[in-house]
Amino acid sequence: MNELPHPVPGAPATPPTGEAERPRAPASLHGELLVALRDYIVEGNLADGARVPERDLCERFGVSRTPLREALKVLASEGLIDLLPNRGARIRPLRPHDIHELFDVMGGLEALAGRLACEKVEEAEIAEVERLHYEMYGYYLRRDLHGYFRCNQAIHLAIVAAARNATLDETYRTLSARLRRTRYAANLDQHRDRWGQAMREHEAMLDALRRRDGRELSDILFLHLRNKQLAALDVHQGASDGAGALPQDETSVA
Amino acid sequence: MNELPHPVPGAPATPPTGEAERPRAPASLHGELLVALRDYIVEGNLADGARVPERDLCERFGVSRTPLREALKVLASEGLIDLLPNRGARIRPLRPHDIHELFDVMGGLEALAGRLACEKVEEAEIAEVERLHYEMYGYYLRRDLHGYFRCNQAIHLAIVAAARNATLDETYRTLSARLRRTRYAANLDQHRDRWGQAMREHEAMLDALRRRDGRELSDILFLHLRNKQLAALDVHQGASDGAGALPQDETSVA
DNA sequence: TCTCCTGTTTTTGCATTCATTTTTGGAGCC
DNA sequence: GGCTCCAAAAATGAATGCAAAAACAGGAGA
Repeated sequence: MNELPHPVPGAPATPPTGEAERPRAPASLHGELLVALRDYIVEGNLADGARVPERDLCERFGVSRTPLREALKVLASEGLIDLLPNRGARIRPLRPHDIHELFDVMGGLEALAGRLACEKVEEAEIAEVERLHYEMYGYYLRRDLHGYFRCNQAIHLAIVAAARNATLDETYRTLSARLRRTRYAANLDQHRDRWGQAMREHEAMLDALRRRDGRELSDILFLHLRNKQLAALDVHQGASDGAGALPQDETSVA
Repeated sequence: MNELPHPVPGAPATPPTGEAERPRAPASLHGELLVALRDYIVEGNLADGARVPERDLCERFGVSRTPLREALKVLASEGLIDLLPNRGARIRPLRPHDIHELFDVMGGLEALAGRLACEKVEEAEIAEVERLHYEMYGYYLRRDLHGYFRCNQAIHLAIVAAARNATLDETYRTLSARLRRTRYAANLDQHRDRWGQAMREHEAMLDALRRRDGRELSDILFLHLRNKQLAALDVHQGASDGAGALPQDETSVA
């Protein structure tokens, strides 16, 4: 395959990129292809509703149609593309309504994660969230969106991880992928009030987590996601440029 | 294909079975096969950890390996089977721990559904839930497990439907399918206290829904699922026979 | 100029084929 | 009797081939 992170024969199987990859079987061609295609789509290389032509992708990734079609079926079941009978695959359009739905469900899942995390979280995990929180606060003070987004995403993933529920984790990540396709390169400076509110909500989260108050953390997370949603939709509907200053893998929202 | 509800050429595309089917594309061979295979597995025709031999299934369903393998990839992404590289597919074992995780996530999703439903539910939907509730109460009084389970499942699906969130609905159904593979033919008479408690929880649900108290309905649903879980695990661990009196599509729990 | 029809090209869906890997069966040996 | 090793058989992973459906292009007719 051409554009895939081809494992060099002598190199270690897991490249030291430090990125926590999906535990999916990476040993088969269709498995690697699935990951590559998902990234390709999630990173926004194909526009809403665009055709996903098999032939082109086969050439691009240097594989035959069989494994590619298998990967497409899986991506369809993950909700990233639509398969039209006899008419090929299309990038599933993300209308504001779809984004709204996704944020609600992810809010529900994060709320659950918060509740479970409070039951099971260990001191070390709380410490890690605290560390990330204060690091994020630093970025907030410096108006560093790049760092802020990265920490923000890490915090939310840490809370989901602390719930110690693999099913939850996988469901959450699958839905995240759908959402990550949009380019919310939100200039939060233009939403400074929202940014400050998000920081305060994160303060409250950390406090609830420290006290292991599951119900409160659950509520905060759900409402936090709802507020996120408003900001995101605002940006999404308003701008298609988004001042594209952020690298693609950091297109989270506040 | 042999065992599939073969669409006769002259017949309408959607058979009037009255059953609300998934909105997935049913027009292609792999699409029908996916539904058929999913049902076949969900209905418990294959044991935990059993091999899923391609060749046998090809003969059983009368298709070649290509569409079958496509369907298997999708079922793996849905969590029903595991795909071992070069070693074929296995029915994903449902250990008590997995069941525990699934119940927690479904509890979170139902809690979300309750919250959203209270924001959007219409009078007619409440009336329908009420009708189902009292019908279920009748079955409870008559100790009719069959009817009770059916109504119970209908109520929970109605609440999820009332949330009017297609993403939530699909996620919920996918996880439900994983769980439905277990045969909880629980004889709730042996858990009469649990059965009564479940009825009371349903009373509280209906009350919260009537008052459109999202937070309370959310809490009740989450805890209701937790309690269900205990009963289910109790049954699951204790008996592998399950007195198999119930038809397979009614293996819900109280 | 627009619409409709038709023949061609492209694309999709599925079956078949080929290369590898795994599994199986048994002979030989301890 | 049990274990190891090796070869045959079977199963899997991927590529190719073929029929059918859809998209496209061009021209006739209004």
